[in-house]
Amino acid sequence: MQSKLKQLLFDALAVLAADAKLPADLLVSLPIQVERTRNPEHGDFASNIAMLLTKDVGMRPRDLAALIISALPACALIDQVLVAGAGFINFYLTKSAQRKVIADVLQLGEKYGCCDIGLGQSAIVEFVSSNPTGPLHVGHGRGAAYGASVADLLETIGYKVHREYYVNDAGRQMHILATSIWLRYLELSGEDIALPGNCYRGDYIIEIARRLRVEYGEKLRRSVELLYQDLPIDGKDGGDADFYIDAMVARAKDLLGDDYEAIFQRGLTTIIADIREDLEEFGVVFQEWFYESALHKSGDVARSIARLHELGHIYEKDGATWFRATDFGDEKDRVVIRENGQYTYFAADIAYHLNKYGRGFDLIVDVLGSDHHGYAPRVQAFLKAAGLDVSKLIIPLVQFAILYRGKTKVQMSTRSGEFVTLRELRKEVGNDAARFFYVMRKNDQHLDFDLDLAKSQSKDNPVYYIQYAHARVCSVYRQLEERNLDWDMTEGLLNLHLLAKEHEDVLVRCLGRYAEVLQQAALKYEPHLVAHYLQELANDFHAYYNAEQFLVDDAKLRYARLCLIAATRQVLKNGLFLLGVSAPETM
RNA sequence: GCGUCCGUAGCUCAGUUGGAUAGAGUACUUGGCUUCGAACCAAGGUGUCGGGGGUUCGAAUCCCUCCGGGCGCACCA
Repeated sequence: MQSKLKQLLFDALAVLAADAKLPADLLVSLPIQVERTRNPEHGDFASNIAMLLTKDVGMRPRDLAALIISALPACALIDQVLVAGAGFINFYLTKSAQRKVIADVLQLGEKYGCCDIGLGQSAIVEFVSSNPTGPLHVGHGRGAAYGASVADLLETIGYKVHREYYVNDAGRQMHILATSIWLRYLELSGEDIALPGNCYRGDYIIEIARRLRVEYGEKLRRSVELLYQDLPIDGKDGGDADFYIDAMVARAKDLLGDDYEAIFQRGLTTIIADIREDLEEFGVVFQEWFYESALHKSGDVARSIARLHELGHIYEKDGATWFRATDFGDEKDRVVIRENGQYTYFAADIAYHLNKYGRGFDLIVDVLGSDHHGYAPRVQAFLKAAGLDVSKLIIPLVQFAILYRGKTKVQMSTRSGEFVTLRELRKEVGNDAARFFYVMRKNDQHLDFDLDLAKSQSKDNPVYYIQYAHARVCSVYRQLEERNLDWDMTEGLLNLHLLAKEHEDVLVRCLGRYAEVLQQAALKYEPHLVAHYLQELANDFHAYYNAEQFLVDDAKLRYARLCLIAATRQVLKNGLFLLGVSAPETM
């Protein structure tokens, strides 16, 4: 509708230019804006074009607006066009044009709201990508919910979407994990073990160790004396904790030989399986789990650095290998190969992004935690260095969620292993409330997640408010059958002009905004717009429900009203689906 | 210190590429079920949009500055 109105305005200006009433060069780079009005008194759409042109033309805005209106081609969908305010051109659609949305929704069903502005291009959305060193916690949950909705939104506007989880299985942390598991294994074997300050704790480590015990028996056992022989001093005893744990890892590799790899792999696969199951239960499914280690094994990391080297963006300093990121807008140069010869995480990430570009995606979305916001310039720097199109890469940031129980903050501590896991959260508040609450706020805003509110089955809870609207519509159709009344949809669509009540106008108007909201949400990577829209739609429906009867004796009116609420139900369902929330028929 | 995001009603937050009288929810008060689910609706008021300056027909929105917060500033990932 907006594009149609823009075209009408363009045509009007062209006519005026042809008649020499306006300068012809206006049309060249003219950004015609048409936006939906906030206030129904101002019609359905408005354009500020007259105010923008007032200077170039040398006319007063209201006079120019009137002139443009006089040149507008006729359009059957438009009831009237008026000048208002400082020079706005307000478009009032005919009622039948507004009500057409009802037929559109009913005809298209689940597809309603989709469009093809993505042109079938391919997009990759990488999200969650939490280190496989433990279960997902509530912070990861927001990235999961957000990324999943962004991916779904991109699909609705016509992208082919590939959802990917990047598994960081190549770093130091993974070795600390493997070592932590082994120490627990030794402990379960009856050894007296002092856990290093920097190792992973948490029951899941013990559980993995227990299974190793069952499977391998004593095979992984080694001498504890050799283990502790000549180790440096741990952090808690006044030494360097990092130095200590690294020495411990090295010792574990020494003593275990080939068995070390078995423990490492067991830790990795167990935790990834857990994360995967957790996410699937949460309604978040990936097309691909991409392993960082694969980039190392294939030689992609080495080749990527070599490529930058050939381009002259690599240099040696202090025994390390650096990428000259400052040449491309980053604030400092970055190490890619450490003094000890190992690649940094960033080096692997360069290879990973080259890989993504190499796969030919038209749009690349990296969802990151906001604590990584300093990382973006680094990635963009090497993309520039490699001569790649930086604009293809979008990096939305997700702020942390802070849990509350009523007014009191829930303390989270990863160190003690007593953090609140996503699984615990889902169990407590349910998947629907969790998914909705996570995306209810703008992604780059802090989220106060009130557990009590999310659990409450009351009007305070926006999830139930929306779901209740859906269930209520469903209930009406159950009543329809019980009362032996009928609903003829085709007949209803022919009688939409009977929907003349104010609540019906409001509801129709709201339905008409859905497609725009989806596009906006998708293009801006902001699913919270959908969440807010659904609350408005539910509100308009509830108000209508309380004001009017649907199951009236007048058959034509009944048909028409049932069409309207059926369309409402469909849009509620489509919107909730995008957010990963169920649309129950009863509650 | 530098970078970055943010500061909107008592609280939690929206506010579309700069638009018309800045909006929801919540809290508080009151009213509404013999008729489709009261997990609902209706009515009631609240703002120096953190302060100041600038850009213009027009600023919560863009620029500068100050105040106050979050996050980042590794040869960690």
